[in-house]
Amino acid sequence: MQPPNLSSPTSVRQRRKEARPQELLDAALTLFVEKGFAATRIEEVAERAGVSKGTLYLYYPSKQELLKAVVREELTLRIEEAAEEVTHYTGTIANLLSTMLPEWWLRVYDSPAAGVLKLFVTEVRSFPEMAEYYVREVITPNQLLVGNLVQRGIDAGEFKPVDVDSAVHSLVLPMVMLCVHKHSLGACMALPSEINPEVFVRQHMALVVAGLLAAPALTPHATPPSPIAITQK
Amino acid sequence: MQPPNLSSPTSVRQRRKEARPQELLDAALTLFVEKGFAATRIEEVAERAGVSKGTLYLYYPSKQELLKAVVREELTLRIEEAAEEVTHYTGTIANLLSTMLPEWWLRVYDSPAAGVLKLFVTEVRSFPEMAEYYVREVITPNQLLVGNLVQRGIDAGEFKPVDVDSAVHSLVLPMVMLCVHKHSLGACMALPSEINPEVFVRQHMALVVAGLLAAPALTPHATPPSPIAITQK
Amino acid sequence: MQPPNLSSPTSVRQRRKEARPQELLDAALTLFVEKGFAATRIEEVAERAGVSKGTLYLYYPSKQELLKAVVREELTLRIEEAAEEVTHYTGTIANLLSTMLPEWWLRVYDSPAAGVLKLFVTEVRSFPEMAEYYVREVITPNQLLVGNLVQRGIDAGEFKPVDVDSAVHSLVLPMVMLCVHKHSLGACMALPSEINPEVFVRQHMALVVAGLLAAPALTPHATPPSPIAITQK
Amino acid sequence: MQPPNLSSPTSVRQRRKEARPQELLDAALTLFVEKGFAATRIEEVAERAGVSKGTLYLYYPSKQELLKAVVREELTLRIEEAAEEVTHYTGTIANLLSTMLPEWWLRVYDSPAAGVLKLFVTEVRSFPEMAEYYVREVITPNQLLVGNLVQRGIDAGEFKPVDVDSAVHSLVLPMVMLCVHKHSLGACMALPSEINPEVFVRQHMALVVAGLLAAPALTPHATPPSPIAITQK
DNA sequence: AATGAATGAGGGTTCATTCAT
DNA sequence: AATGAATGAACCCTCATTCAT
Repeated sequence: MQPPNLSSPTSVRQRRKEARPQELLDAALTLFVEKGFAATRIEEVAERAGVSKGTLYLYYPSKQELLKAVVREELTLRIEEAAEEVTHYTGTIANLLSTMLPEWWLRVYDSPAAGVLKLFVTEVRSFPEMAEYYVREVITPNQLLVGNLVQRGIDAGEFKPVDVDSAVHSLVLPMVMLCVHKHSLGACMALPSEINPEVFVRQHMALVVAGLLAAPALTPHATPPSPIAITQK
Repeated sequence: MQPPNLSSPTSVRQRRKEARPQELLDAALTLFVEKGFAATRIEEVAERAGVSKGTLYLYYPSKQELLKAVVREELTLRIEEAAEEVTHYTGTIANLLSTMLPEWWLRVYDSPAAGVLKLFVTEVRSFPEMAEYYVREVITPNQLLVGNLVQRGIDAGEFKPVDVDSAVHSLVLPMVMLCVHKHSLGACMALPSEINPEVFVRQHMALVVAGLLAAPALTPHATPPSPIAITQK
Repeated sequence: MQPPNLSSPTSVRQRRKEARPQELLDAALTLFVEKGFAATRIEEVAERAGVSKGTLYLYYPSKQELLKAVVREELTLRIEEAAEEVTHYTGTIANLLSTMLPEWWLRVYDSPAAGVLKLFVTEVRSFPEMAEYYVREVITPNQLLVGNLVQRGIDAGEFKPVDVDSAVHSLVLPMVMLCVHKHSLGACMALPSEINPEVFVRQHMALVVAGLLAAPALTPHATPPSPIAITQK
Repeated sequence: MQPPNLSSPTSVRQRRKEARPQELLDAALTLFVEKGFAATRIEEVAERAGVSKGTLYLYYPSKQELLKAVVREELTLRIEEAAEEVTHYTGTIANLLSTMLPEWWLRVYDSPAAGVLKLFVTEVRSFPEMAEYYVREVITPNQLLVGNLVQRGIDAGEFKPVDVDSAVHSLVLPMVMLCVHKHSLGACMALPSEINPEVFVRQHMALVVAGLLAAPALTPHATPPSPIAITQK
C-alpha cells in the first residue's frame, strides 16, 4: 500500500523533533549573548529556531533551565574536547604552552564557546547554581591541568619558582577576557587599535613563557636609567 | 545669585539635595553590579538611596540614563585620577610597569570601578552609546599611555621588538578580567584555589615585563634537553 | 459487518474501545471533583484513563462537553436506579421516609453521585445548559415524588398541613449538603466533631418525620417557661 | 494662600485609597461567586472596582490572596455579628431555635455572606489553608453554640435524647445548602416550585424543633396501616 | 483508531513611568 | 522638591485544541 519508503525511515516530524533541542540551544545562545538573558524574550528564541513559543516549553521547562542548558551543553562539549587533546599530547611543556594552548584558545575564540563565556560571566550572579557546576567541571580541571604543567616546568628547573596559581591565571585570564570582549565591547564597536587575536594569543603565551624561563639575566637591571616624562594627552 | 541665606549657608535640606545625585549613583552601581541592570528595580535604587521612586526621576529621566550616568561617573573619576598620577610619574619604564601599574590596578580592584567594569562588559551591547564614550575616554588613552611606554622600551633596546598593541593587552586584559571576575563568579563562589590579587597582579606584570626584556640569555637554550622550537608561525 | 473474528468475538482492543467512554468519564469525574473543572487538565484525564490526549478528543469534542457528559451520565444512572426502587416500593409513607429514604441517600453518599452533586453545584453557573437538564430530570421528578408522599401524609391526616415544597426541602437539602460537604471541606480537613453520615441521615429523617406528624401534643407549650440566659463562653 | 478647605480635608485620592480594599473585595466576591474563581480574570475584578490591573496588585499580592481576603473579610464580619447577637439573647431554647435562628439565617441568605458560603464550598479543596481558618472560626464556634442549646434542651427534659452533633446538622445544613443553592442552580434557573426562603426556613426550624420535643405521642405508631402504592408518573 | 508534537490565545504578574497632591 | 498611588505595556508560562503520522 505504502510505497516502500526509500526516502527516509524517519519522517520529517521525527527528524525535526530530534534536531529541536540543538536548534533551540543555538538560537538561545546567540540571543542571550547578544541581548542579555533578561532582555531576550522566549518568543524570540522560539522564532529564531523556527518553532512557536509553546514548543520551546516542550523541551525546556523554563527560561532559566534553557539558559543553564545552553551553558552546560556548550561547556561540556568544549571540556571533553580539551581533555581529549591534552591527554593525548606528548611533547615538552614549553611547547605545549606556547604552541598548543594558543591553538586551542583560538578555536575557542572562534567557536560559540566564546559566547558562552561572555554569557556565563554576565549571568552567574543571578544563577549561582551554574557556578558550582562551572567551577567543578571547568575551572578546577583547567587549573589542575595547566598548573600541573607549570609545576613540572618549575620542578625541572626550566621555570623560575613562581606562584603556580598566579602563573596559570597569567596564561588563562587574558584569553578568557579576549573571548568576553569579543561579545561585549568588540561586538558593538571597532576599536582604534583592533586586537588581532592570532597575534595577541601567540605573543602573549610566548611572553609569559619567556618570563617564566629561569634565565639568569632576568633581573631588570637592564632598564635604562633615564627617567621618563610621561606626557599623556 | 541666591539670596544670602542668613540662617545657614547650606541647610540640611540643601546639603542632602546636593548629595542626592551621588547617593543615587552609588545605590544604582551597587545594585546594578550585584543583580544586573534588568533585575534591579528602580524602586530598590531609590529605597537604598533613601528617597522615593518619584524623586529618582527628578534627577535621572529614565533607568537607562541612570545606568549611563553610573558608568560615566565612575569612569570619569577613575580616569582623571589615573591621568593625574601617571603625568607626575618620573622613573624607568620597567619600574613603572612592574611597580606602579600593579599598585594602580590594585586600587581599581578594590574600588567601585571594578564593579563598573563588570557592569560595562555586561551591558554595553544593549547600550552601544556607552561604547563610544568608553572607547574614547578610557580605552584609547590607556592604549596610548601604556603603548607609549612599551614603544619607548623597544626603541631604547630594552624590550624585544614585539607587537605593541598586543603587549598592551598582555598587560591590561588580565587585570580587567580580574575585576570582572570579582563581581561575577568571584561574588558567588569561593574558588578551590582562590586568587590572591596582590600576588597575581605583581607577578603577572613581572612575568610579562621579563618576557619583554631583550635579554640575550632569553633565547630558549635554557630549555631542558629536548629543545622546543617555539615557532611563531 | 466485521469479518467474524475467529479468535475472540471481542478482542482486547475491541473491548477496551467500548470501555473507553466510561473509563474517560470515570477519570474525569474523579479529577473534576477533586481539583475543580478549570484546574483539571485534559491531559491528566487522558493519562488517568490510560490513553493519550488525542484519543480523548475522539470521544468528546471539548472539555466542556466532557464535563456535561460526566454529569449527565452519572445522574441518568442514579435517576433510573431511584425510579426503579421507588416504583416497586410498597409500605407506609412514614416508613418509606424514615427507612428507605435514608438507605437510598447513604448509597448516594457513598457513590460517585455525591461527587457529581458537588461538581454540579460548583459549575452550573458557568454551564447553564446543564441546569435545564438537571431540573427536568432530577429536581422536578424528585420534588414530585417526595412531595407526593408528603401530600398523601397530610391528606391522610397523618401529617400536619405544612407547606409541602418546604417539607420536601427539609427532607432533601441536608442530604444534598452532606454530599457536597463530603467533597468540599470534608475532603481537606477532619472536623472536630466528625459527621457520621449514617447516624445523621437516619436521625434527621426521623426528626423531620416526627415534626410532620399531626400529634396533638406538638404545640410548643411544652417549652419550659423559665427563660434561658445563654452564656456562651 | 490656600482657600480654607471647607470641602474635605482628605483629598479625592486619599478617600479613594481608603475605600479601595473594600471596593476590590466587593467586586471580587461578586465575580468569584458568579463565574468561579478560576474563570474570573483579575482584570475583570479591577475593572469592576474601577481601577487598573496594576492597582489591584498594590492591595493584594496575588489572585489567591484576594480570594482568601474575600472569604476572610466577609466571614469575620458575619461571625462577629452572630456572636454579638447570640450573646445578648435571653429567652427559651425552643424560642431561640425556632424564632431567632430563622431570622439570623434569613439575613445571611440576603447578604453577601451567602455568596461567600457558595464560594467557600466551591473552592476550599484548592486552598486548604482556608479550611483551617474556616473550621476554627466558623464551624467549631457554631457547632458549640447550637450544640450547647440542644444539649440544654435534652438535659432539661424538653428534648428527646438525640445525637447532638447530628441534630445541629439538621438545624444548620439545610440553611447552608439554601445559601449555596441561591448562588448555584438558583442563580441560573427558575425552579418549577420556587423555594420561598422565609417559609422554608421558619417551617424547617419548627419541624426539627417539633421532632426534638420529648412529646410522648411521638412514637410512629400513628403511621397509617394502609400500604402505599407509589405510582410515580 | 491512536498518538503526541505543535500551536497560540489567554491570563497572572511585574515594573518603568507618570502625575495629582 | 518630594511623594507614592496609579497605570498599562510587556513577558513568562499554561493548556485546550489541532493535525501529521
